[in-house]
Amino acid sequence: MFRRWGWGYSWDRDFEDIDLFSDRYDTNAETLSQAIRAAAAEEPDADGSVLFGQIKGTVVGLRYYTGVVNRGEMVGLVRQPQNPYDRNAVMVANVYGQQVGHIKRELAAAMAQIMDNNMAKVEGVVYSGTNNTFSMPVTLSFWGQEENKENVTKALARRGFRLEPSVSSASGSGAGGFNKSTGTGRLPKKGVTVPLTAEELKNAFDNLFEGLMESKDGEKEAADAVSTPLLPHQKQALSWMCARENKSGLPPFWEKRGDLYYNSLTCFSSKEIPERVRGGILADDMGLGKTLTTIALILTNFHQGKPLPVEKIEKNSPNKTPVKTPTKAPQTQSTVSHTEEVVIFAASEPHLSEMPQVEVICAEEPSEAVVIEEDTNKKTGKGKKKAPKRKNSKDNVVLLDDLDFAAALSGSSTNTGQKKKKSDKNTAASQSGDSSIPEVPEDPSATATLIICPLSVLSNWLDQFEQHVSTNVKLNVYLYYGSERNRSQKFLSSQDVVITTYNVLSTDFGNKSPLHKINWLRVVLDEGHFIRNPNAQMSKATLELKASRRWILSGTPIQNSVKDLWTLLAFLRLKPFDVKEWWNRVIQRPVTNGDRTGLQNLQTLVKCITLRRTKTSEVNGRPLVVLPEKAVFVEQVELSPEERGEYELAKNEGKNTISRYVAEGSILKNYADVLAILMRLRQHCCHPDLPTKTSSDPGSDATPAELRERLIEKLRLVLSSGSDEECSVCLDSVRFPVITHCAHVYCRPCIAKVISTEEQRARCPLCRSEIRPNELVEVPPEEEDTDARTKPWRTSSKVQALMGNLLRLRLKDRTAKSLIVSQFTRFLTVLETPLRDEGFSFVRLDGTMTQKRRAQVIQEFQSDSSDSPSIMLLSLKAGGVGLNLTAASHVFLMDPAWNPATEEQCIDRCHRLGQKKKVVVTKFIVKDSVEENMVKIQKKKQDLVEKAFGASNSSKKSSRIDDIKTLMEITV
DNA sequence: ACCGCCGGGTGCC
DNA sequence: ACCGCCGGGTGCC
Repeated sequence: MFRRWGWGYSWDRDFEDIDLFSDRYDTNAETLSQAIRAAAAEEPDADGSVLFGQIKGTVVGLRYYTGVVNRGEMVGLVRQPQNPYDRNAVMVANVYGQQVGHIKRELAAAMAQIMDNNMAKVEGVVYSGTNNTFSMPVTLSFWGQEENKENVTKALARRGFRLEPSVSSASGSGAGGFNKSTGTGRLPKKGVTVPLTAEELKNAFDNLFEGLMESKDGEKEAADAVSTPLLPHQKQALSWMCARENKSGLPPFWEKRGDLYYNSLTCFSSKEIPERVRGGILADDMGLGKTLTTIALILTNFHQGKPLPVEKIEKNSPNKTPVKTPTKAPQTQSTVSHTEEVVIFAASEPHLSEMPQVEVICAEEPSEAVVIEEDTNKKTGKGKKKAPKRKNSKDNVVLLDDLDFAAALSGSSTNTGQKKKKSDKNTAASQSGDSSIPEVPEDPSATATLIICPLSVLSNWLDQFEQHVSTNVKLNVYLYYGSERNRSQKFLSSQDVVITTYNVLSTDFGNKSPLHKINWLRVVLDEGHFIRNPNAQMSKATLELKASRRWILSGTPIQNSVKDLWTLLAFLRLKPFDVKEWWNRVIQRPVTNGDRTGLQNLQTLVKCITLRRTKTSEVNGRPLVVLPEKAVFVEQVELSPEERGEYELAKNEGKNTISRYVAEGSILKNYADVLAILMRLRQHCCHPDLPTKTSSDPGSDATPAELRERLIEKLRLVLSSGSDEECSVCLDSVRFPVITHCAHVYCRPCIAKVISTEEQRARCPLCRSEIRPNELVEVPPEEEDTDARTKPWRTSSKVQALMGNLLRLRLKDRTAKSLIVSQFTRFLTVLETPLRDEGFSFVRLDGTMTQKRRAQVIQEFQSDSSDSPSIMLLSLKAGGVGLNLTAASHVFLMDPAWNPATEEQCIDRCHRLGQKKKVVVTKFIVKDSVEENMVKIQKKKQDLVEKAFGASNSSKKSSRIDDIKTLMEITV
């Protein structure tokens, strides 16, 4: 052993002798960051893990690394299987990812075994200081699933280490022996605070985004380039956003202490100013004008903190020739067709001239435009030279000898790193006199803003740019969408604004994405909750974008749990929480365990980076926006005797089946069946012809082909039931749905992941029956059956109820427009007949329509011309948030949704900024039916405590079973 | 590291 | 002298 050790030593010396030290360093730095990144990518969710115990260990080799640790600071432990000296090596890094040292090899060997087999997650905290410069004590906590506890304990015992029950509180606050440390000791004292109840937690969490609006910086006028006057609350938002982009300051939980910046949560300190978040979350309610405010931000804080100047218009720039090239990107069609201000042009670069490009509002003035460009270039050039080289981690050496709260420090007088450290100390001395907070400069060459949004609001962005940007302004807006999109990095980075969708972004991602190569001035995520699942490709793609300013726009920042917040903070690069481990340790685990300080910290974090106003918020005692009144009526519908008969027949049949499942405890195994039964009942309530005739149970001797057919049918039923089916893996709406042979529906990527991780015996996450990859069934792309049209049309009680309302409304107010909303597109089809018969002009918007067609329809409906349709048939989930249907003042909700929020969202599409009339909502509910029971569940859902806090999967399951029982009036 | 360990120098008291 | 002891060199993994 010593021999080996000796060999290692001399090898090292040889290496230094031939002066490859720096090379080796860089190589190490590279593998280090890789290792950290790899570890971060695999960071498991903290859910359900318990503390096995703790061990006191030693961090050695401090003098070789630059990372420093304060007393009480958390450290990360990263396996280094590639370490040439010990394949069991465990590296210790501080919160900023700087290496601090290694775990002593004997203990590392034990940890390696545990970590490599995923038996436990090991976390380190340096509670007490050290009295030497070579090693320091560290407290290691082992966390994992209960079932692994014994194995971990044994594995450690085998190598002579004993897991102790928590020792942190004792040694954490009590360790005063270290004479160099005056560290705050502001450690969370476990067991002192009373945990929050689920109820308190939910309330606190609900309020997380509330009450954030008071006194934010006052108002700021938009640049002249913004042609639409801003409302007071929008000016306020603009002021706040500009300040977040321009004003220097420390991020939350950072404070200046002497020459150092200190993070009071992680106890990390650094000589370098922590990079603050330039940006944040604009979480205003929908309809308050987030899009307009963002456009105002782009124009007002254009480059170098200055607005985009308004120029005079002249025709025919010699530089840029307007070319009427029909674009192939469908979304732009409507935009182009109804405004003269949009010029499609070819940019000066010759190779680009064939590419379709859209320039929104680009009336131009040649000479001035050139001047601007030159100016920009000049600045860019200058900035490049001047821009200080970004310091890499090895320059982050901090000599803490003279700082009284250092618990550990790097450097002795005898190694090759000495020179570097000396020079760094000089730098420190020269900066120390500066009391103001310096700023990490932005990359001046980054000038373009990238906007990422869901496809459904793409056209809205284009419209809004067109609408709100002054015609005297030259602003290059490029729509990066469609197969013909221009992927030239040079071209894209020379735009002022590039708009694309999450889908395009994630498609490009990993495929030489030009968007990921560009240094953006600003990246804006619209509908930021699209990235709340950190495992989604889409989310990963956004996290990899390079930008100096980052914004998230969202009307619904969090839906279910703290978890959802992580991706948002990671996108914003809110250090150090962009690394999952620190998020889990400092925020997520404490909060889910009901720790008050954890929740307070989370609240503080969110508060610092978020602006949120609701429609009911007030500015200086005045309501933010004055929306017209909204009245909601529930109209009970009585079924005709004939309908009632058919309904009761179906109900009793279904009730029997489901009762059997309940008795057998196999509801979840037959979930698709259950949903199908419920859906058929709901359809019955709307119209007797809606329920499709289903094939009878094929029995146990069904051929595989029959079984497959039936599965497809079930899948189609489940998906078309509008039941907001969520994938039990990602707990999100199902995307790329597949159905297992046990009839459970998942996203294909989600279930594929389950299968690949469980290797040989993959089991269905819901019912644990075995699943094989080749048995997953997809819905073949096939349009809806045309059954309904072949039968002679007949009416239904609900249809009658609706028509009565519509006719009365027409008599009262011929100009009134209505939305007719159903979850069943086939019901919308049914409704077309009586509407046509009564001479109503209507349009239809549902999920099957192309984006182009949608935009047309919306525009047609919103138009105030005399031949504009008075009715829109709207499928509940079509479009999505952001859809603007303010032309309508009446909403008819034909059938209740599972999720009341979905209904609210739908209503908000017309009850939003721009609505001039009182909004009247009518909900049709069939008396004595599954619909009434659904309303009961809606009410229950609204105050369901656990729902808000990411209840465990099992309790979600049981509440689902309860829901079904309620729906079917089964009492067991 | 005010340690442990290595290996060379050395060797009664 | 195939030991003990001394003191210098040295030090993560």
